[in-house]
Amino acid sequence: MGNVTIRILARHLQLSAATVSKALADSHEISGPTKKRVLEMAAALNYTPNPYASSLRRKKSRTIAVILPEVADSFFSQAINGIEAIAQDKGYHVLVCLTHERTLKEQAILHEMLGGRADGILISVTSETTDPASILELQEKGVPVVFFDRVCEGIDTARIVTDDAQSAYKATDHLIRQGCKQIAFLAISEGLSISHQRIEGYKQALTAHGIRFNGSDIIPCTHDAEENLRSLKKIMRQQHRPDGIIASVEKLAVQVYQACREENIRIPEDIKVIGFSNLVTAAYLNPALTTITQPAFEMGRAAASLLFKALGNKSFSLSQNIQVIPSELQVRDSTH
Amino acid sequence: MGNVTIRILARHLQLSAATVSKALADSHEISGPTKKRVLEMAAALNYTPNPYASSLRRKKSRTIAVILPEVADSFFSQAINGIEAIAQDKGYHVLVCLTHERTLKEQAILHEMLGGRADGILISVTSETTDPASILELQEKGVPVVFFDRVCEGIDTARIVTDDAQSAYKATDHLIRQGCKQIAFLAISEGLSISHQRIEGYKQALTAHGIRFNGSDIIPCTHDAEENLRSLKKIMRQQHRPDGIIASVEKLAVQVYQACREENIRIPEDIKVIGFSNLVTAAYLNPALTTITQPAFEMGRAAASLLFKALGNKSFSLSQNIQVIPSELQVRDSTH
DNA sequence: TATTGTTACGAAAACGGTTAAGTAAATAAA
DNA sequence: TTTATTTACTTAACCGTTTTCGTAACAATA
Repeated sequence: MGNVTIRILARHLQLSAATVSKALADSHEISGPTKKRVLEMAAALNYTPNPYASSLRRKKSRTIAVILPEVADSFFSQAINGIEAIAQDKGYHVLVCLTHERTLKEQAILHEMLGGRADGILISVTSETTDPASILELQEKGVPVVFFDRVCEGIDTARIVTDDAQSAYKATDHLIRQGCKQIAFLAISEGLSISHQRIEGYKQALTAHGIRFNGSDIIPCTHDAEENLRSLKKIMRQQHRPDGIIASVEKLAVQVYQACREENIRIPEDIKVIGFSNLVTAAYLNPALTTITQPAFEMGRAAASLLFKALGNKSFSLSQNIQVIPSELQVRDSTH
Repeated sequence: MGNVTIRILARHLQLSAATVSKALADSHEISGPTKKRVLEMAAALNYTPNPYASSLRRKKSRTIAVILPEVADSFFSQAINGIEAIAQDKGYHVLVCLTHERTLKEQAILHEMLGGRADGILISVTSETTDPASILELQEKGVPVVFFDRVCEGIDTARIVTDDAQSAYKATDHLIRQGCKQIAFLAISEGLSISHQRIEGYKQALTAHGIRFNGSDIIPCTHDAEENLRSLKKIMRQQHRPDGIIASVEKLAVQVYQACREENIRIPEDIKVIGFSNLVTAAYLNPALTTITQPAFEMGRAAASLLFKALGNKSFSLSQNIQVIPSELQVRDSTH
């Protein structure tokens, strides 16, 4: 297993380790012929640098961490793809850390990052997150942090978000124009900025159409599918069942379909449904689901790009850098 | 930024760095009271160990790498969730490396891994991969490698797969029993073991029912959705259009729906469709898609578990360790 | 000729945590 | 009492790469 190190390479070449290191880094201090010799020998001995030795010495890891609640969701999957594409292009690695929607886990991960494991952080916070302390701490250490999608208030750094309020407005407006009188809004954690924004947009659209906002139309949902299904079915059986539903996250839309099927409620005749979703199958659902489609891949790319700007240029400030990438309303059969 | 290192901690405690290191590792060489003092001071100074220094010295990174073609796919997303769950439990980090289905990229990533970036590798190879050399090289260096789903022949190591041949057999058998006479099989890269297995199962089912296998019923597909759509539509317009279709990977199923819609072909009346898929929305598609559902999360978990067994026990051999987790045929409307 | 610059390389000290080997002091065994 | 053992530490040498500071050798300039 005797790994070939830079010193062994150097010995083979009758050079010093320093020279080899510089040659591999294409330093101007090293002559052309020597560089060539080094490269050739490195290839011949199949030399692979130890990334940890390098990270230790240079105090950079060429790694970014992506911290997010879950990955079994079209939005985050697509976002990871966007992030990884950029990172790979820059020669960086991507550490994926899942919080499973638990703020404690999130804090533990963030604390670990203080050790310098990653040069920068992309984060979409859990729905429980309210305390910005761990993130602030990282910032103070000089680790750039970029939020994407789910941001945490109280921290002044870059954010890549979509136009949550307007999207919810558009969704609500669309339902009203399609004749809905009572629109339920399926919400997740109200502490979350995106949740708050979306609810705001929903309220504004109601107001704009002269419909009085009814607090009980905001349906708080959880991460437990069974539980959500139960409450949805209960709502479907109600006397005054809503005639429109906005699912503020993807999986809630699927749960609505399930609840409607089990309660024999027809979409869109009995109830119109619109979902925030990136499902590639939205158009082929029964009925085809009207969606607010988020630019997941682009958001991932944008977040990573911004992070790399900060990494490449220490004087580049992420502060106040808010990028809003608009979502798109795609009208389909579920709101006809 | 003056990071707090173990030596600074030691100075504050009037101890040596070695003592502190051992105390933090809960070594028996250190007395109870001293351990307590160390822990307290570490917390007070907010000490976070530098993972790279540790990795360099100990020659282990507490990191595993997951190398896969793409992540925007239900199967891989769910698998990552399974893998991450186990890794987190073991105190390991997960590096996600995407090959974008390019074997060259895959080789570059694998070569990098020789440097010791990860203690173990989970890999699902690209559809182009045929050369096992890079993987063998890693094995020779003592890096345990576990295949999941897409394996590469010529390497003797653990594999977590699903019962591809039987699943394809079941799918084909099901279509035949539903009355299909001409069943097209949408295949990706025939070099891939799963592809090969699935085709074998398909052929066997045909034979079992006394149907002659027709080579032109194997439709080679690519990673280019547009291109696939074009060939699918062409097939749909054919004189002797197939009356059954097996989509051997998830996204092909969606493309079939699209092609059928655009060519006004009814599922299941004109053509019955079955797909290898983990779509949570399969049951809500129009029509509900009959699927071979792969145990993605479980496969991820199993692969990671096996890898950690190898990491925890140097004498544990991954060789010959093949675990087959069965897929499930879920009959829905698309094959009625 | 003396001085300054340039080129191409080497020696050695980092980076921060771990660990083998060593050592005083206290305790146990002979 | 002497010797062996245990306890609780410390010293110093790693791990492999990078980087600062030298320094010969040679060229260019004054």
